[in-house]
Amino acid sequence: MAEADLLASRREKLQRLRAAGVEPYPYGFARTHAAAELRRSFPDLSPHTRTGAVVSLAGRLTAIRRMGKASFADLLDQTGRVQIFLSADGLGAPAYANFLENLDIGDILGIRGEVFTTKTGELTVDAREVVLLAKSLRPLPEKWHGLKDVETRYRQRALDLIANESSRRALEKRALILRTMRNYLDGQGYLEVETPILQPIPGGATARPFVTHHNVVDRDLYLRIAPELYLKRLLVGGLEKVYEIGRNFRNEGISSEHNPEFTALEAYEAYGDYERAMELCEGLIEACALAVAGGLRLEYQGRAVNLARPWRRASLLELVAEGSGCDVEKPLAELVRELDRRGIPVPDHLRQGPKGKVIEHLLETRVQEKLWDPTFVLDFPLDISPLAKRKRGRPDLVERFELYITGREIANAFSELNDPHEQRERFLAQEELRQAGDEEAQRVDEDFLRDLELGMPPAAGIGIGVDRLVMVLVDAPSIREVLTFPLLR
RNA sequence: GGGUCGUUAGCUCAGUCGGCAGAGCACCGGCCUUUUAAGCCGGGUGUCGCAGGUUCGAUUCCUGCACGACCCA
Repeated sequence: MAEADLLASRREKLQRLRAAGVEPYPYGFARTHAAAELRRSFPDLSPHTRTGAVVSLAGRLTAIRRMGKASFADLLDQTGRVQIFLSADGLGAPAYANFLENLDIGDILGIRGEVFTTKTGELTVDAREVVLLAKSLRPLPEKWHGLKDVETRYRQRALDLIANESSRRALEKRALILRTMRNYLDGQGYLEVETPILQPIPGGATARPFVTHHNVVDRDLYLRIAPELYLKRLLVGGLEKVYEIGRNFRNEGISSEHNPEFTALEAYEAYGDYERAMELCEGLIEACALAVAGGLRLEYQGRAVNLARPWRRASLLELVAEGSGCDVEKPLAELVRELDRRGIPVPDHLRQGPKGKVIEHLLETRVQEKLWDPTFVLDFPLDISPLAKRKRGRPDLVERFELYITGREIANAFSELNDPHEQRERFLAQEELRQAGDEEAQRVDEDFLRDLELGMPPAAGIGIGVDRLVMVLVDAPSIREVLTFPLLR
């Protein structure tokens, strides 16, 4: 039947129900059990057991198996599926006829009836009453293969969630991971805070922002690319352990690992350095893995991942030297010549430096994909790290790490720069890059500098890409699987 | 930005070396009180992604475009 006829058929049933005095969209339904609760309440019954217990359930009708004067049906709620038995005997002939004639797969129903088990031992509710709670006017995807088309799945997320249990489970696991993060940090004495999403100067990361406009004050504002600078100002204010879990916005491409709005955890701890950030990172991710996967040996897309500590620590420069076969300590011009000689492509916009961008490019193209088990990549070039403190004994580097798992960047952290004079110099160096055409370069933020001048304690700071971490922990191939409503063009 | 593959019924997918468009599920009608991808009988519901081109004839071949997946930059 064509789609228009399928819709028309359901609308006709709706009309018939209304004509018979049935309200197809009532206000509520008192249920005694969710599906999972029912299973817990009636464990281990033998086949052919009549319990005499009357329960009420509500959910979506997902299957009907008709056998004349009786039918079995499946009712799905958030916790699972329960089989329902409907018969002329149990409901009365008119109510049973109404069920067959006017209700459809997809309708949301309330059921009251007796708990029993069938001859195969399946827990089932023998319906004495069926209440329509919401008529469904659209056909559902196929019961066996479900909804597979990824575009439809992402564009019609509600339909996907009805049809695919794995989609529901992914969101539940995501919630568990977020809850575990909060519990872990709260347990360590961190204070959860919320900082501005609308910012006059987008700071704290190297990225292009979304711009918006405040009409009353007639001024452009930016959706934050990171909460970092505000969180550090709270450190200045005397909050010693703070974190924020929230949405960041970057005006960049969409891919299996990038969504323009994404969820980040940022945490700052006074009196720590990046060694402390590594400990925190290990402990936090370990707790999440244990909560959601029950262990530290996972599988990601068919390949084993071992999250057992201690995690590998490797110098960025050594990794890049190994990955490129080049001496990356030599000056930019010589390094570029050597890369050319070896046939390693260097994008034109990076050839004039800063050198750190070339190193970063080599990390992304020649090293990153090999970092499968958790690896802390240590000590980044200063010229691409304007908010991090210099490395002790290596003034051209900073105390910064990125954490890689399954070949993707999961976290970024540093010993936070708290010298206001040096911070201003770093901002000015970024400003020069901006003048030279680098739209991602960071901007001078005078409000932040003023607060730094009040004195910020030395601190460890870390940012974790929550969506990507969830991908790894729930074995999702695309960031879209772990977002409720991924952006599609 | 480039490459490869894909887009056919509500869903999952076949198929046409260019000649009336197919299946299963869903749906509609009938039978059926222990089914669970229930079963049995009957019914095919379509702008073959969009726009051009070639051709007597295009869903099929060609070109462009849109959208998607994967890979590369």
